Amino acid sequence: MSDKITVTLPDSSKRDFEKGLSIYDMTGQIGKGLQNAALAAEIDGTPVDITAVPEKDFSLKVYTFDSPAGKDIFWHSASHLMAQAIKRLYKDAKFAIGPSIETGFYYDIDTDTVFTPEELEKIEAEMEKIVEESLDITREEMSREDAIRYFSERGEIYKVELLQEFTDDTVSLYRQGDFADLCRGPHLKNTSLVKAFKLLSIAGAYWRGNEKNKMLQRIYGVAFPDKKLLKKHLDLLEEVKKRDHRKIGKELDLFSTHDDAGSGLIYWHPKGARLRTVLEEWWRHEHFKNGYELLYSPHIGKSTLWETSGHLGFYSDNMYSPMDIDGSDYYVKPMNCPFHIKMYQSNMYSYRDLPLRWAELGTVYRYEKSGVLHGLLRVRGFTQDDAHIFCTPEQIEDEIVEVLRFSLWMWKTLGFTEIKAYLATKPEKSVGEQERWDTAQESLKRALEKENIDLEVDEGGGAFYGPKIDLKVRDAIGREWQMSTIQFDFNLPERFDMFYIGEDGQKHRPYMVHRALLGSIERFVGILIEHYAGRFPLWLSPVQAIILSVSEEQAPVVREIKARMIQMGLRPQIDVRKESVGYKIREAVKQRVPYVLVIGKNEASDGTVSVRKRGENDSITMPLDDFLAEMESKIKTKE
RNA sequence: GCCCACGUAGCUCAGUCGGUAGAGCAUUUGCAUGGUAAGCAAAAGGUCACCAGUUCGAUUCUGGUCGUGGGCUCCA
Repeated sequence: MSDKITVTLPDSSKRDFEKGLSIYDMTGQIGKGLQNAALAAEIDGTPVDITAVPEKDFSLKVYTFDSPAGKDIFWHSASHLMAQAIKRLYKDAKFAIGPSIETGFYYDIDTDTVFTPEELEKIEAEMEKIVEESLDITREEMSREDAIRYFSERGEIYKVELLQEFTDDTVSLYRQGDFADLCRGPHLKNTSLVKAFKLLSIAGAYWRGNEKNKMLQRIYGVAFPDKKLLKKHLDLLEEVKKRDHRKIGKELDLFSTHDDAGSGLIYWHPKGARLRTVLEEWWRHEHFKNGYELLYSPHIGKSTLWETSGHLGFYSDNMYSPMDIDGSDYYVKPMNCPFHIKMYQSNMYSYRDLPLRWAELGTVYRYEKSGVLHGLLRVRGFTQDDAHIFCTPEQIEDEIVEVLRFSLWMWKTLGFTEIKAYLATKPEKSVGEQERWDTAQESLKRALEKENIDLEVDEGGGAFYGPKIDLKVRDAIGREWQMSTIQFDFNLPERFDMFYIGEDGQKHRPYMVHRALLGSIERFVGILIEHYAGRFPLWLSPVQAIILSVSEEQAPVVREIKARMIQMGLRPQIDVRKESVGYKIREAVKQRVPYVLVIGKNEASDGTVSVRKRGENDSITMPLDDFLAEMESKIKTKE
């Protein structure tokens, strides 16, 4: 037997090490920098602790904080660190689950102590101590029965419940000083590595996410290997707060909500309505250009319609109670599709007429639990930029490609460039023939390939009535939002017995695709506000320029310029109040308008304007005509 | 719906260990005619979310209701 171990590194190079060394030791021989950054590792594809001692040749991958896997391990260890601190402070605390999440970690805890922000500070202080104690984190394996006994003795009922459902005979525990937790691992090697952390919020969470179970207290936190990274993260959270669309919406007077008149319902003020109008006009225009027709459908429909569509069966939880009209139940629409199908059925369509691309900015109402309502992002009444495509099997792939292309182009124009696609395929319970699912899924996949979009597949994650593609876009500060959705529907064409006449003179079932690009106008505007932090590009800005006078003498000239701009289709606003220029500038700048124009004695007499661009602190004077021409051209190119 | 926090002037917030309230900004008025991020002054503005209870007395304490925020489940 050799006393060497051969390790294959990610770049396929090989390296020999003495037997009996831990991976941590090995990384030290590869490079000090790597050793310092190494959090855990992967041996032949299996994640292990950095302290693991391999027995035989293997291929190695080292996890550092830069990788998602490294972050995951780091945050998971941080959650153990927090749990240990909590156990020290609150003896009755029982622990449920404490995983890492996209950014940070949480732990669900059952205790009589009500966690308050002050308690969080105490917990943080205790965590600080544990970090200073520099405790080794060690892995321990035991049989499932022993583990159940171990946690039963300690009153950890949640851990016991978890263990009872495990099927493995052996489970692992991680121990650090006086604390041990059930955990698959891997973990950091020592508590001292958690150099910077912050507990962020407290929330209620049901045991196993089920509202029938006990509500536990969840503490969220983040942690980083150095203080600078924590600072950066906290700054980002600050930035998120600053961009909050509810705050900016108020500051720019875009919209409001009125709890006394019903929550989850949006009131669009003139400026918000203007923004929305610009957006919708553009949307309509582009839809016509892309071969769509626009529809308008009613807001309510008889129960028979919703029975046929099946909504009263599978969607009734989200629908409002019916109203009685002449003895029949009418429901406010939660979706537009049944209406579009009725319109389809009022004509006899043949394969020659297809595809039909029918779009509507359709306002729908859905019941949402009060706790989930959130500004413009989560509401009870919203306008979908909905469309339904009815086509033949032969046309389906091209149609999907077209929709994708259209969608991507729209996102680009709106200033979002990073896009990812998520394909959800057939779930266990579903309607429609296997063959249709296969064709549909294949065309979705091929369409994505043609457009070269990053794809993640969620096997079995589709709705029961058909597969779908969701597009997620990344905003200016890196957050991902689900926006567009392209969804096949094998259910409604059946239920409504839709057909078209084929070349063979026979009836055939059309393919039906639902698609929303922006999703909902309300939600989209909310995201747009946060993406641009209220500094909308010129073509979208509800107010494109504020014109202000130096003294009252220039008021007539200012009004003239305003009138001229309005005639040109521009959106100016004026300020001729008897206030100081400084004051008026300040207010205008706070409105985040693209241009602030100042008209004083000089400008008024020689037909010029003093232009102050958004984001700049000085102004330039130029002929009014030149400025207006520049504005027009920028709007045209949507710069 | 559930857990926690919160609800005071149009906005942002202070305050009252129980004796019905205050600041800044905004508004109105007066003075200042001002050149690129706040000129000066005065006035006006509140059923302290709503409904009960305890109390001589509740904006403050207790309970409930409604709403908001952070989460849990689902989703656009």
